[in-house]
Amino acid sequence: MIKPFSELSPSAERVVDAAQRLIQQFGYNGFSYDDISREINIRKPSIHHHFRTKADLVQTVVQRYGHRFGEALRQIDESEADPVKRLERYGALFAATYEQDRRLCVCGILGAEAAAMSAEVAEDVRKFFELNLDWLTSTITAGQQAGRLRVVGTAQAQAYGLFSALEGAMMVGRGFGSDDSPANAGSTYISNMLIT
Amino acid sequence: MIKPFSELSPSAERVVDAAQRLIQQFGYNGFSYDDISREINIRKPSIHHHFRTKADLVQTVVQRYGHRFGEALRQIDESEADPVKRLERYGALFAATYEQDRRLCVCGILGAEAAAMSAEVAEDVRKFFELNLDWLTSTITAGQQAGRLRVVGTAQAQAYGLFSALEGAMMVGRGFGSDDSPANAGSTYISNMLIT
DNA sequence: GTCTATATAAAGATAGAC
DNA sequence: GTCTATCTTTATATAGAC
Repeated sequence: MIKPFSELSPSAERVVDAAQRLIQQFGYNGFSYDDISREINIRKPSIHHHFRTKADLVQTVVQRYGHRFGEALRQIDESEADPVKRLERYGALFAATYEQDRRLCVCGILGAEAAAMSAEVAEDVRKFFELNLDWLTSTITAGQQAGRLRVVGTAQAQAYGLFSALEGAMMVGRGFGSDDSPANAGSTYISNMLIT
Repeated sequence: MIKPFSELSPSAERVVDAAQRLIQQFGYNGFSYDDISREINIRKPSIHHHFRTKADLVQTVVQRYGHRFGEALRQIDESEADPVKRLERYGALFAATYEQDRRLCVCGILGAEAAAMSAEVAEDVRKFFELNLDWLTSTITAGQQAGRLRVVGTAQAQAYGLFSALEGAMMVGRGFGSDDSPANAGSTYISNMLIT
C-alpha cells in the first residue's frame, strides 16, 4: 500500500504533476526520474525520498487521476440533468486533456502498456475504466428511458463503444498528427444514438 | 531510407517478427534488442547487422505491417461486395490481432507513443492511419449510396469514429483485462449506423 | 552472417552527509 | 527534505575475429 495522494507534501505534488504530464506524452517507459529531475529542478534521490520506486510514483499518479475524474463526473451529474448533455460534457473532458499539447488519457496509455506494468498499477487502471464504463452505462440508460437515445444492443455495449471511441480518438489523433478534438468522435458517436 | 521489407533475409525476417510481437505487447520503449536476442536465439550484434538502429528496425516493422494491412483490405474488396459486410470483415482484422494474447495494433500503440519516436517512424504510422481512414470513408460512402447505412454528419467523421472505436477497444480491453473482442465494439458502431 | 568483447550512456535505486 | 556520490543493471551501439 502506498501513501494516499491526498497526503502529499507540496514538493511531492510537483513530482506527481511532472510525472503525469510525462506519462501522458511519452508513456510509462518513455520517461525517467532524470526527466522529472530536469523538469522541476530537484535531484533524483529526492524523488526517491517521496516515491520509493517508479511503480509507486505512477500508482499515485493514477489514483489521483482517477479521483479527479470521479469528481468531474459528480460535477456533471450535479449541474446537468439532461443525459445527452451529460454525455457531451463527458466528451469535453477528453477534449480538454487532448487540447493540452495532445496529451493522452493517463489510463489510456497505461492500459496500452499494461503488459509492462506492475499488478498494482494495472489494477488501478482497471478501476478507472470501471468507473467510466459504469457512469456511461447508467447515463446512456437514463437517456434511453427519457426517450432521447436509441440503444441498439445493451447500454453496456454502447458505453464500451463510446468510451473506446473517445480513448481511441486521442491515440489516433496523436498518430495521425491531428489537432481534431476527441470530442468530435464523441459527438459523432452520440449523434448516431440520438432519436431526432 | 531503409532497406524495403520485401528484401529481408530469412533471419532478418525472424528479427522483424519478434520485434513486431514485442511492440504489440510492450510498446516501442518496452522492448530491447536483448529481448529479441533471447526470443529468437541470436546475438545482439547480429541484429544490428540487419538493422543498424532500433528506429530502423521499427520502421521496417511498421512498413511491413502497413503493407499487409493494405493487402487484407484489397482481399476484402475482392471477395465481398456488400459494404456492410466489408465493414464487419474489417472489424474482424482487429479482432484477429487482439485474440493473439491481446496484442494491439502496431500503429495504435506507436501512435500513442508518437511523441517519443523518430520522424520517419511517425510518418509511416501516419500513412497507416490514412490508408485505413480512406478505405473506411469510401466503404461507408458506398454503404450510404446503397441505402444500407445512415450517415450522420460526414462519411469522414464516421470513418474516424469507427476507426477510433476499434483502436480504442483494443487499448481499453487491455487495460480492463478483458478478452472481449474489439469486433464487438466494431459491430456495435456499425449497428448504430445501420438502416433496418 | 554470426559471434565475443567492449564502449558509452542512461535507468532505477541506495548510502549517508547536511 | 534535499543533496553529492555511488552502485548495479540495462540499453543502444561498435570493433573486429571467424
